[in-house]
Amino acid sequence: MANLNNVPSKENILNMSKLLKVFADDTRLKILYSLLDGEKCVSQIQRKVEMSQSAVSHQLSVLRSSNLVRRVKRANLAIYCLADDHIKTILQMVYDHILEV
Amino acid sequence: MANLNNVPSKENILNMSKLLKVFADDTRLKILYSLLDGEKCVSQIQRKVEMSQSAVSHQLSVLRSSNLVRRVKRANLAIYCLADDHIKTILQMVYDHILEV
DNA sequence: TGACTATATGAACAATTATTCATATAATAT
DNA sequence: ATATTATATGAATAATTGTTCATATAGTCA
Repeated sequence: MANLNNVPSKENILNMSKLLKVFADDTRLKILYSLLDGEKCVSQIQRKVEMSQSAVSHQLSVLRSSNLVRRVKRANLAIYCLADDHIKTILQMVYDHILEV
Repeated sequence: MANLNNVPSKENILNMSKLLKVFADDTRLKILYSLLDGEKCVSQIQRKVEMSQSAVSHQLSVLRSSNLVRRVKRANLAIYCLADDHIKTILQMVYDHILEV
C-alpha cells in the first residue's frame, strides 16, 4: 500500500479523478453490480439494468476503456466480466460509507 | 462490512454515484489531499491547490454538503478538516488502483 | 465608524457527458 | 445467399457541472 504522506503528483491526481468519474454514474454502477455474480453477455446485462441496448453498449465501452471490465467474444456474443477484485473492494468501501452517513 | 451479495437498492446506487461524483474531480481531490496533514483555513488551501478563492470556496461547499469535510469558524477564518478517516482510506484505495493498472 | 481581510454565493458561460436514434458490423441459421 | 440475432458506434440533443466575475456577508482592527 502506497504511503499517503506522499501526495500524488498532479498527473496521478488526474488519473484518480478520471477513474472516479467512471465509477461516478449510477448506470455504470448498476452494470458493475450486475457482474458481481459472474460474467454476462450484453443482453443479460441489459435485462438486469433495464436500459436500452445502445446505452448499455456505450457504457460497457466506457468501463472497458478504463479497464474495469473485460470482454471476451464467443460465437456472436460479447461476454463481460469485472476486470479484477479491486473493483469489488471499491464498491464495498463506497457502499459502506454511504450506509454510515 | 455490508454483504456485497445484497445488491444495493436503486436509491443506494444513486447515493453511491452522488458520493463518487464528489470525489471524481481533480480540484476537489487536491483539496482533500491538502487537508490530509491537518485542518486549514480557506486561504491556506487556496495557496496549496493554486486556484482562485471563489473556486476553492465553491468546491469546499460541495465537499461540505457531502459530509467529506467539516467547517469550524474561528475569528474571521473558516477552518476546514476531513470529516472522518474513511476518506483517507478511499483516497488510498483509488491511488493504489491507478498505480497498479 | 470605516477600512480591511476572509469567506461565501448567485448568475452566466463553457465544457463534459449520458442517452437516443439511426445505422453499421459480424456471427449464425435456414 | 439471405434473414436473423447480437453488439457496436457516430451524431445530435439535453442535462449537468466547474470556473469566473461580481458582489455580499461578516469579523477585525484602527
